[in-house]
Amino acid sequence: MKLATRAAILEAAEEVFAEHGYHGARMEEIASRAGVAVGTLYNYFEDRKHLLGALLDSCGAELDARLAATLKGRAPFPERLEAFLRAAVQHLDEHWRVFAILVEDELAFGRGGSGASEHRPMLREVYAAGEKLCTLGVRQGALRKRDAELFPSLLVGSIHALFRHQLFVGRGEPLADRVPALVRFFLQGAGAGS
Amino acid sequence: MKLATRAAILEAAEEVFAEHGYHGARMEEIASRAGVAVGTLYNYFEDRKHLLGALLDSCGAELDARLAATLKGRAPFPERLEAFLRAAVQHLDEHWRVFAILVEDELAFGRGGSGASEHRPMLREVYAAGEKLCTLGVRQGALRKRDAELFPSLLVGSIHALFRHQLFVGRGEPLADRVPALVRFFLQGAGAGS
Amino acid sequence: MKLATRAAILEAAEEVFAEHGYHGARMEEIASRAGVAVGTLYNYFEDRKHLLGALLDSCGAELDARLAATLKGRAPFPERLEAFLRAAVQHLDEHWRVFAILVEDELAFGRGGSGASEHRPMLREVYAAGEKLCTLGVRQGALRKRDAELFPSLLVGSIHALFRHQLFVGRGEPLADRVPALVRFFLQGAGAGS
Amino acid sequence: MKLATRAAILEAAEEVFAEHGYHGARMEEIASRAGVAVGTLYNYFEDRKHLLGALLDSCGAELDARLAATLKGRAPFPERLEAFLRAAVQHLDEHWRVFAILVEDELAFGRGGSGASEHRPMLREVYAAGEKLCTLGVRQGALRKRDAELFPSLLVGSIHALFRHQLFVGRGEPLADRVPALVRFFLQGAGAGS
DNA sequence: TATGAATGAGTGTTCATTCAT
DNA sequence: AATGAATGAACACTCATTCAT
Repeated sequence: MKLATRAAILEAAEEVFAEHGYHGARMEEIASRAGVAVGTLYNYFEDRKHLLGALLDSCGAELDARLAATLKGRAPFPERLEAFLRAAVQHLDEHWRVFAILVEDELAFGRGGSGASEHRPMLREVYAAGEKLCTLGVRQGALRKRDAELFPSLLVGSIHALFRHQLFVGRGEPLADRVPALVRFFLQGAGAGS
Repeated sequence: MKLATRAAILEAAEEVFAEHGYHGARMEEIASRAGVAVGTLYNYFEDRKHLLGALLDSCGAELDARLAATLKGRAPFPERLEAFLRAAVQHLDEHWRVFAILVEDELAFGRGGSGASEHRPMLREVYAAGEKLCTLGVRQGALRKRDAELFPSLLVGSIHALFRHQLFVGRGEPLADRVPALVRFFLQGAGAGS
Repeated sequence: MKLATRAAILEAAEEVFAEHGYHGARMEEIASRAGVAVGTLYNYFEDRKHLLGALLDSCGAELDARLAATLKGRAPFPERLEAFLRAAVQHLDEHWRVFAILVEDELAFGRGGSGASEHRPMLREVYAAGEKLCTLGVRQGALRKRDAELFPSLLVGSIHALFRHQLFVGRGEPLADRVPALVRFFLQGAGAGS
Repeated sequence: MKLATRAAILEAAEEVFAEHGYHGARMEEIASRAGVAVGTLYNYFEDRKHLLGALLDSCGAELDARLAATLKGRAPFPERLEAFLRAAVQHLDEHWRVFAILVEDELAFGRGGSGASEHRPMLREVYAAGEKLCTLGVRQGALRKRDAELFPSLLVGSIHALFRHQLFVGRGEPLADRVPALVRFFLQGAGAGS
């Protein structure tokens, strides 16, 4: 098992899944883009699903690590929150097309049963990390207690919103520049009264 | 063309698309679920894509109407916001599985070109309605000006968040009951300082 | 059974078969062009095949009559030949699109078995009439005896050739104007020595 | 791509198209007759149309070559004509079922647009070669000038006639034996006066 | 008799997966 | 390990025909 081949395949897969979506990606294109024969794909990955799984895992592991890093240290909450959002946004910006697959996946999960994936749900890990952050925020008194169980979801939702914004409204500005706005929104809302 | 048949097909389609997702839904299953033969599907809808389009349109038109209704009148902003969110959440709750298809669609749109759909983007209309609401809020002084261009996306993101919450955390509670929390979050954020 | 309806259907069928060929013609289009419902087609004709059969029969009967007329009388052979060819060419010119179906049919017949038609073969009747004409010609000493069994086929082949010529080379000139050339060719060949 | 497989498919396709005609030939039958799976067909040919196209091309190229060969050299015209007809008749005799497809095709072409094929028109090439031959004949004084523009079509028509003769009258005799009669007819016509 | 909605068997094409080389 | 030709189940869509109204 040459690791270089494995890596080449994963890279090609990311490109192709990104370009055509989960259902539109064909094994042959992944193979040719990786410079190997179709059969070789199956020497490295059990099947299509596992290939995607591995792709997601490798992508998720990196994100995990980044997010976990922001949870350490003793910085005041707003800074931690900003670090967290920045890490998430940057990573998703780099890999947002894979992230799109995850949303498809999430939907399949939501549907339950049939085509549901057994992938490690990357977004869930964002959620889990967000949960830790929020718990911390509440404990430190930086976040209110009321509605607190919704905060992790709302945090992830805010990140999503940023992507959707870029998608439909405009792509000009680097996403990372929007992070402070996200922090403001998450902490103070959109109301004028603050 | 009996309207009853058309309706039965749309209903079956909603079920099947919901259950298996856009790509997993098979025409034959839609037909059998609607109690008609495959051919009949094609008497009412040009093809698979148009069937889905009609489904989305009918679903979207209703949502549009509901949301538009909340934009009228002279109620103070928080009440309007609550009405808006309640309308959106209720509708999406009833049709959330169709709504899931729309997200798949949105992703394809994001990928651009290739498999991108030409469906009327229901979520965009939610966004458009949300934009009007936010503009109004800013003009009335209920929402701040800073970051205002992100508010519509964040509003939609909050709605999404609620669904994701239900999806991953728990389905017990009626979604509508969460609306006040959404209003609080959108206006005041999660920060403790309010 | 209103004859008017039957006639309207046959007329529509001729148009549609002509336009799309035997395989491309759809019952529904025939019906709509005839101004009736599909079901009505089946009140007048057992099925698709019989509809075509009837169309061919009606077309063939007319041709038969025209050709038979040229076989009567006592005119010298070249004049009879010209009359025969003129009748054939004129009729085929008017109905050449139906005639095209007949060739498809003839081919199916040639293939034998499977999709072979049981239509009255219009061209065969041209052949039969041509055979009579040639027999007469030989008996009168206007045609030679050698190769005589091929003459009817060659006569029909010459008519075909005229259509093919128009098809591939040019449609400008009225086909009937070419008949004298056909007579010359049939009697004297293309050789210079005449 | 093993050439043997490609050849087997083409051979099977010739059989099946021949047996059932263009419209009646089913991919599955071609596959099974070639001893391969359906999918394999599509590894070698883009689709049904291209498979037929390739079949026609391979058949046409051979005919082209044969006919072109008869146009070379310095033999007197009647011998060249006989060689030409012999080549055409022999080739068509071997492949006459494919040739039948071409006639269907020619008809679709005649109808114009809709289902018209874009195949290389084999018969047109016979026509083109015939045109050269006739031009030569006229220049050499072997064919008359009058009606000369019709001669290529009439030449092809005579070949057709031979096949139709065999089809309807009888198949006993080898077609090649009829070639001299064809030469006589083409040069001198059927008239007794020669 | 006329209608036209419903039928459903039939077919071209795709593509993940296998396995002999 | 790598290859890539072969596989064949799966599925969207067509259209001649039927039959209840």
